[in-house]
Amino acid sequence: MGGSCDEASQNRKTSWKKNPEAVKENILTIATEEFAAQGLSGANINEIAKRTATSKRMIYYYFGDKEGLYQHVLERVYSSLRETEQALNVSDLEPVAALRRLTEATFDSHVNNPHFIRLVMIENIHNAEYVKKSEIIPKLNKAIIEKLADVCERGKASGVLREDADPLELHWMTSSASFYNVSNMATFSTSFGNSLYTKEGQKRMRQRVVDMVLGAVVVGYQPPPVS
Amino acid sequence: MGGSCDEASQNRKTSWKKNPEAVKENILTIATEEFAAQGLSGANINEIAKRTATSKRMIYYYFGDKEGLYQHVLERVYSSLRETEQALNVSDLEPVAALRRLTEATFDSHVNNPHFIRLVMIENIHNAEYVKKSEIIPKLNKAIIEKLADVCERGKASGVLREDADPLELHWMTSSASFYNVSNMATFSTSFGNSLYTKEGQKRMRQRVVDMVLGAVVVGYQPPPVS
DNA sequence: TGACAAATTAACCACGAGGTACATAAGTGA
DNA sequence: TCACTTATGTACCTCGTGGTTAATTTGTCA
Repeated sequence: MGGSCDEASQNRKTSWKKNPEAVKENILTIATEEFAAQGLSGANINEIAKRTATSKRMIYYYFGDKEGLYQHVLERVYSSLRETEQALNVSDLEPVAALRRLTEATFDSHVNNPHFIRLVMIENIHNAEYVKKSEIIPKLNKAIIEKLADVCERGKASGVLREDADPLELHWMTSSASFYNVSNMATFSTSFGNSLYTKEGQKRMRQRVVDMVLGAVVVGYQPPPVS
Repeated sequence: MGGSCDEASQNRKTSWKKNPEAVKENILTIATEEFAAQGLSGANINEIAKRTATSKRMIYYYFGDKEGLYQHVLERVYSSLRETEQALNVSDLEPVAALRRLTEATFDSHVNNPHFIRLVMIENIHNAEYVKKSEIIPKLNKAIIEKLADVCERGKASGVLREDADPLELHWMTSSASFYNVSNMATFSTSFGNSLYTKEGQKRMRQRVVDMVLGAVVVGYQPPPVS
């Protein structure tokens, strides 16, 4: 089946199966695109099947039903983004630099993961029903908060951060701007033109977001002039 | 029919009255709820019809098809929110107070219009296809930018606002926080607990948003300590 | 090898949901 | 009152879509 690289063939021991992993991956990849593009009810299983290298039957074989497929897609995309975030290490940066770095990284990771954004939008339309069902998603979110908590602690200790700085609020502020930047691009640029969505516009907004976040928690922060 | 408070509503089967406007309003009200809750493909015309005081036939009679109904719903909810925003007059406030007021009003109007939020989310899933088709929506968005432009101009003239303050960027910053606050409540509180979504949490976040916005454009702004 | 299970295919099905045909009651004006 | 338009209800149709049945191939290991 349309495997990318068949490491499964040279695989050792209990690998007597044909190529289940590649098939599952293939299905999830296509399904991610379709669900992100069309939503849960909007996506079409026949269409997904047609685009995969396998058949509709296999979707049901591995994922049970449409909702099961969606659930897997959601967990997979969450995991992927959080892994990226987790790879970033800021513990050796001084607090303000660390915060700047985390904010920039969040902004960038949102820009680079439109599928994640769209699936989270869709989840919110569904009142987070499938996120709630998930066993793994809640665990993924701890890391980012812990990182921010560490920065806050160090920042308060050295006096560069305000005493009321709060990791959860910081995450909310960073996320809100970063998320909206991608999620509402379509309506925003339709309504107000795309000047904030050019390459230069995005660079400026990224800087603005950093300034907003730092301005909220850094003692006496003065944002540099933006071009 | 009898959308609001008609007394003869149980006898409509045998002797109904003509009431096109009320019927249309009734359909739009129900359809707004359904589309906001389920999305375009998720909403069910039969279900909408069942919930109205009229029949499915009338939906097609007045709105053509499902997409036509959705388009009307979208325009109606946009108009409603923008009218509310337009009612706010800040031209007699000094620039910083005006900006604070506008930010608070945006935050509040988003909280108070969850249907609008959800429909805009849905629109973004559809790449703003129906907003683009609309004749009226683009016109509605001018007002808010003009208000912010006026504040910026006055603020720069008196020296309280930074020279790089920009009305469009200000609107983006205010909207992003206000929108995300509502749009992502479900996933955020599922992942991180609902401490920011209690009555006190929301009051605090509202203040944070104001501080972020003011901090970005007010010369030497020092946010007050947040409890 | 042959039994047995896992993986996979192709044809098929039920039904829900979008949309329509048609009849008819409610108003309007002469 | 009667013709005519607008508004409304009932019953109906069609087809797309989620999901399944049953048979077939592929691979493991005794």
